[in-house]
Amino acid sequence: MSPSPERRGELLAIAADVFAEQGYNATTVRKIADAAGMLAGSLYYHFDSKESMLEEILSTFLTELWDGYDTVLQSRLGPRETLEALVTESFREIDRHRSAVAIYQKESRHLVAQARFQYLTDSQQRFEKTWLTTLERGVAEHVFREDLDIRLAYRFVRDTVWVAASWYRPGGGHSPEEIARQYLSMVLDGIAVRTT
Amino acid sequence: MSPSPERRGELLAIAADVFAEQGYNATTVRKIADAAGMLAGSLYYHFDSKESMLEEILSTFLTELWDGYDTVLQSRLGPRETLEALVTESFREIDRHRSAVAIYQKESRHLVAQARFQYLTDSQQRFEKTWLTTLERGVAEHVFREDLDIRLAYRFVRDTVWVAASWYRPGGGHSPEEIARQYLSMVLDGIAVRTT
Amino acid sequence: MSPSPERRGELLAIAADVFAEQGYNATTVRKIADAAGMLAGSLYYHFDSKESMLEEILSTFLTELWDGYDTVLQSRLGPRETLEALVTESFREIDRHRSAVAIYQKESRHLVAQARFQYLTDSQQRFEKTWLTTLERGVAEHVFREDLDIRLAYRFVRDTVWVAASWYRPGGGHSPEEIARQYLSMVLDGIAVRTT
Amino acid sequence: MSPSPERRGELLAIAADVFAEQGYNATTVRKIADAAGMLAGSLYYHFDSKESMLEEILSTFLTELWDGYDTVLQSRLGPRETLEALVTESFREIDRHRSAVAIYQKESRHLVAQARFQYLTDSQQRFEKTWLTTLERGVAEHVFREDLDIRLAYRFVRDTVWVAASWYRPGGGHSPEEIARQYLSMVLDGIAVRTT
DNA sequence: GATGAATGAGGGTTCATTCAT
DNA sequence: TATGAATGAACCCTCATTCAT
Repeated sequence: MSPSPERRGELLAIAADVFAEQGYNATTVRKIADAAGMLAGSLYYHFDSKESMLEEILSTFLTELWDGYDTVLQSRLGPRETLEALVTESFREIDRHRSAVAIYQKESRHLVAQARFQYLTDSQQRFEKTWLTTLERGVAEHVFREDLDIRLAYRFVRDTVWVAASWYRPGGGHSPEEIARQYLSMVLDGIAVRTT
Repeated sequence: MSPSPERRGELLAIAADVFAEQGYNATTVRKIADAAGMLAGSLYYHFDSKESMLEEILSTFLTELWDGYDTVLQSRLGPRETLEALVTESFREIDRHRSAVAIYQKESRHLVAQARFQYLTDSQQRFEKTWLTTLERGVAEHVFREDLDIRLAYRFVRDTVWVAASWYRPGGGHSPEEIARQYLSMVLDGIAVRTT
Repeated sequence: MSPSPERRGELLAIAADVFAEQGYNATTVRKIADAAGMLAGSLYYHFDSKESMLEEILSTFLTELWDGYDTVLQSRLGPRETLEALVTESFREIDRHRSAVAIYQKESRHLVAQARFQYLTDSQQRFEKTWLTTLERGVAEHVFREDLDIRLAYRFVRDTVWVAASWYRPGGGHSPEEIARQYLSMVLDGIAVRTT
Repeated sequence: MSPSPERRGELLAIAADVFAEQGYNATTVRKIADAAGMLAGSLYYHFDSKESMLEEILSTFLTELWDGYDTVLQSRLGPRETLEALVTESFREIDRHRSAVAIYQKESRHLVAQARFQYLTDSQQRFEKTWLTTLERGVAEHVFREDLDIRLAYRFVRDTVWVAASWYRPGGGHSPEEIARQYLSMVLDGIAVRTT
């Protein structure tokens, strides 16, 4: 369609920031166009619709996320190391796609009802299976506590990581790896002092 | 104003559910009215505006939340017991005001810009101070690890608890106290097996 | 219908004041009810509709106006004295029915299109004929200048008098008769000093 | 803002006619759009709101009115000639801005309460001062009768002139100058035959 | 590639009116 | 007589989208 993929990319980055800042519904096409220095109608030369912008933002993010995850998973690490690597990779993705992550957090629940966002459900299911498997392996191999409710632990780790997108600001003192290390320390060993 | 607070309460509960389910912006007044079995215009007999419904939902929730928190804080427990009590109280509030909590999570960021939602900022600041103080006391009294970034730990605990509102369903197997116990176990002692 | 004509009268006086103050369209039934110390719906015990209040206000005023005019006309005065008496009577009506006059001025143009306000057209035509006749008699009898455009003079006198309702306040220093005298002096003899 | 002032002007002229014909409150945006051959929403490409249309209509009119008045006042004529020139200029404005004048007459009283229409009050005060000064000068210079109530005379002249907008139709036999001459004749010398 | 102008569906809100109590 | 609650039509306005230029 559009002969300039670079321009698309620029415009999508702008749109993602506005979506993340104001919410998808509250974002008007005009606001995106303003931020891009053009008129609302002009965006339709590049994109079919507002929704297709959202779609492209999320699918691009998820593709890259899974690239990173797959690299980790193919390394066939032990469960604890896998968990550490996945969390670290997640914070790197938050660093690179902060707006997309924030949008995903806020909007995905509403979007899964629509057929064109089927891939969100797919991704989410694969995500859940990946984490549950890792946790179960960890329990089986006696590196994670066996008295935990696995599903609760899954949600605990998942939410803990991704909600960070709502306050994380790139270039704000902490590198993604630094934050990952701190989070892992809390998730793995807790915040209480060992009493033994 | 309106001399029937019960009807207001009913309608607000309905509105809160729809807001939580679909998002504030995506919720039309007609949808609320449909859910209440009346016409859109009829809502305006009870409320000034869609926004004032939102406001009443959130302020009612925050009032009750702080009632609970204040009871805890006035007990002058040690830092670890305070943290346990606050987390448990939080899950109880999620149980009681699930929709309001979900709305708060999703919308508060956008709302604080408006003067009428100033109290959200006030509450959030008091909330932050309460938690930071508790964590700092814990570190000073050697019940919490002293190698932690306190602000990160604060966000960790905060998010960990409140995001639960996005998946928690009342009457779904786990009581609030049960969930609190599991969460506290993970937050305080981690998910890893003790290696000593 | 309503068993208490006095209450009707009170309510109509209140309604007339609000109509005059804010304009008929801008006046909500609720504003009238507020001013009367009751709820909007309660007015419908006394009146069929908002429009019927308007109708009763205007028809009551016109009835009294024509009572006054007819008394003057039946006296069979000379044209100048007739004009003086009609103008004086008009200012008395403004004094007594200020709100009704103000409403009439502002709304009658829109209302004449409706069948139920046919009597406004009738009254207006009779009004015009009365004044034109008086002016023509005056010209014929050489008490009014014969170089005037009679229709322009009619509008001149008519507007001059009735617009006063927009600023006249009863009990404000000038009695109706006093104002009438001043106006008549200007209308009859002009504001310029006689140069002869 | 909008780069096509001509289209704005056309639309404002249409809106002014509908406002004048039906009253501001009774005029729906849809009626204006119908008269302009477009849909209601399309008007908002050109204007912020219905009220901003009204504002632009009135401010444009008042600007032109004061241009004309200032030209007269800068000529430093005698009081009688000033009055004649102001009245003549007024009828010319009625001829050019009939709808705006009619709107002004009907709506200005309600509008002055709003901050954005502050300039109406300003204009009205300057208007009053201009006329009062002219009348006072005339009395001082013995060209206007000294037994008149100046404020009454002011209202008399003011209303007499401007109410003409409610019946004046451009191209209807009388030119503005012709009407001005007749009105001035009546205002200055009265309608009665000189008895001396 | 972008603009200017318009569309049309729908959203929040108002308000005259009704009616059981 | 009046209230409380609701109706339903209409209103102002927003916004994603289209399209000729």
